[in-house]
Amino acid sequence: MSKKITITDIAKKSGVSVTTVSRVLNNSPSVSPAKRERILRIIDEYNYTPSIFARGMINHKTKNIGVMLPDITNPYFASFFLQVEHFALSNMYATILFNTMYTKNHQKYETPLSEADYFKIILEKQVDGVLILGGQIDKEEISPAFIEAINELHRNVPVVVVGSKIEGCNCLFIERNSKQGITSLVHHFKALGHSNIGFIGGEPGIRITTARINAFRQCMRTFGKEPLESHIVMSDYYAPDGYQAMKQLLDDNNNQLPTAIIAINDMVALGAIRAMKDANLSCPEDIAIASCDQFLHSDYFTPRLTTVDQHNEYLGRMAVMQLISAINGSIESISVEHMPQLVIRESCGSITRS
Amino acid sequence: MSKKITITDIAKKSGVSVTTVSRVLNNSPSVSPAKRERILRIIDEYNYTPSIFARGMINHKTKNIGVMLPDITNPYFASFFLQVEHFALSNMYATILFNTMYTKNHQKYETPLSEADYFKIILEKQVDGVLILGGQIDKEEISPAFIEAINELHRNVPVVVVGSKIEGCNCLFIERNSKQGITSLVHHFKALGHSNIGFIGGEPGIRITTARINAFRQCMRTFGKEPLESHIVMSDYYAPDGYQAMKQLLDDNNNQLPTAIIAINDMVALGAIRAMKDANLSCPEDIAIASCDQFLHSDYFTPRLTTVDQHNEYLGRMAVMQLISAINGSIESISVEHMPQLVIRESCGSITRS
DNA sequence: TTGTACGCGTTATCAT
DNA sequence: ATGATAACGCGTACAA
Repeated sequence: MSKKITITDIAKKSGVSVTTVSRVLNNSPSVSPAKRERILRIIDEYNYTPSIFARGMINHKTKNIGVMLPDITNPYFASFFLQVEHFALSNMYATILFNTMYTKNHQKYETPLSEADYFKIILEKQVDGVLILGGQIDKEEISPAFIEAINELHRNVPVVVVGSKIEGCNCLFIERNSKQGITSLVHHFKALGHSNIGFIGGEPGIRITTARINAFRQCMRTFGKEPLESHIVMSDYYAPDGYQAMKQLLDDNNNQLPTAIIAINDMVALGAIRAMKDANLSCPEDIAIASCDQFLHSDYFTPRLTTVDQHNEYLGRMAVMQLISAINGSIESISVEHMPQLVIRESCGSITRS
Repeated sequence: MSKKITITDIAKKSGVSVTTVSRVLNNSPSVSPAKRERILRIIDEYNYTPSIFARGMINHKTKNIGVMLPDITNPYFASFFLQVEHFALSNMYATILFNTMYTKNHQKYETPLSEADYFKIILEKQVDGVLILGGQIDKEEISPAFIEAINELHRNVPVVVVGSKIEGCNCLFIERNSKQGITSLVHHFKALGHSNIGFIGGEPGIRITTARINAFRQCMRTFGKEPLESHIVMSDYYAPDGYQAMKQLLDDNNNQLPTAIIAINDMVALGAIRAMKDANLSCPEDIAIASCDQFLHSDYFTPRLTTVDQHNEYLGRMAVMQLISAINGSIESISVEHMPQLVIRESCGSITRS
């Protein structure tokens, strides 16, 4: 709107060359304190900010990063993103967010774009790096075309993927600990005397779902117990999915219900508890429930939810850190050590309700 | 990483001038079909995309917009943002998100930056327009310095604020209908026989809170009923706030509790219901509750929540539309007509639970 | 229809 | 410590 003021203007007003102004802009030491002082004053006075365009022509950097995730409406992604944005900004990077809405939750507005299309758009935005969480990359069967597309992206700009390493994909990966949370939940239930434990939620064919269910099975075996197949019901990650999964579990197991159930996240647990109530079952008396991924205000549910805090925010910071160091040319990969934390409340039955 | 290919390269490979390539890039009609065809092929073959930097030097556009809101973790903002991002992208604009975290919810990571600081950062990012939702701008008492800061921003780039017009602020405003939802809720409660209605949640000193409470009072008067002051408890917008507000309301009104309560949003309602249960009161039998802003999976609460869908997503689209037309030089302001929709479920008591 | 040449605002190189 | 100037990749006025 108002005519842009340029470095040349500042140089003129300060009675120095553009080079000198550029030097103070970039904190070069070789400027006399007096001049620097004066120039800074003028810069401030005229409210001058350098053009990112002209800068970009030289160094090819936007100081923007791109974040690609399915749906910011999902609290899991939101808490992750919040930290990403914040930490990135404290490193002078702004964050462009792309919701690929890979999930079917918001069909109304589902994007006609494939994730590979997004890669192209992101590339055109000339971001300095890309962070990917969820979506296609989380599938067990990934098309070679997709791998190629993401590799192509990575050829142009550093790409960090949150999830476990994929064969043939050259990006950087931030590993999530998918077993720990499950394990502590199983142990907790065992300690409470449960041996008949089920698992609900999570989309089939998604790596993190499979990883968790495998962890669940494996941990159960540790106790010499093989979980019943009908006590494991996958569906998806939202409340309606939890409801439906629980309903199915109830329907399919008339005479051998589990006494405790692990839900893949808080929303699924919410739906599951609702399904129990609709079936005139009460939680935790009839079936205890615990969730292995905290978000939402599950402390205010009825019953209050026992859950595991996986510290997703922390993950976000690590991912950005990894990305920024990649942008700066470092290739050493950061490993994320986070210890999921059990949050014991009512739904597991270990605290008696008043 | 890989050496960037430029328009000059494309021109050489196609055996034409850069001008001609530029013409096909910008869909200029004056290029012979044959040449255009050939050039396009080469562009595609080499996977060429024009440099936004060089382009920006000419037209001063990034095709990025900035969105500033307190906290994307809040479902109210998330659903709004989702639509913004999506609609913006379908108009070729990418969205940079800034969480100013004005609320105290995430103290752990609270930003040391003021919103005015953010204005500066946003400006440096050279976005084509800015969307502001929540934060300082929603306060009743806004410091002149803040108004000046936002005006200064608007002097440089179009700024659209979601909220009602502020004296002295030159930005564009998208008005929210704050009465409609409340009104239909009061009417609904009246129809169910309630005359003793309370209101909880919302931060004092925030315009939307005041607007809603005023609407509440006014509507009650329509029925010849002045609500008790002790039946109106403000706090904030999250579940813990609903809990605390309800607790206070219960404590302060030992012998004259309301029979129905309107919560400012679903999270507050969740907290409130929890507080009732902790006080051995049941909802809706003892006190009916309804929320005037739907989000979350309130359909899965116990009891299922009666609420109002304010169509926030729609608001997001309108805001972007307004912003884009402002970017394109139009000044006519778009008015948003949206009819909040009552979603009747269990917590209001009009549906008997099984 | 096509091409030449300049300018956009900044940083880097090389002088001084 | 400071300054002159080339270069970055693109759009566009102007010329042909």
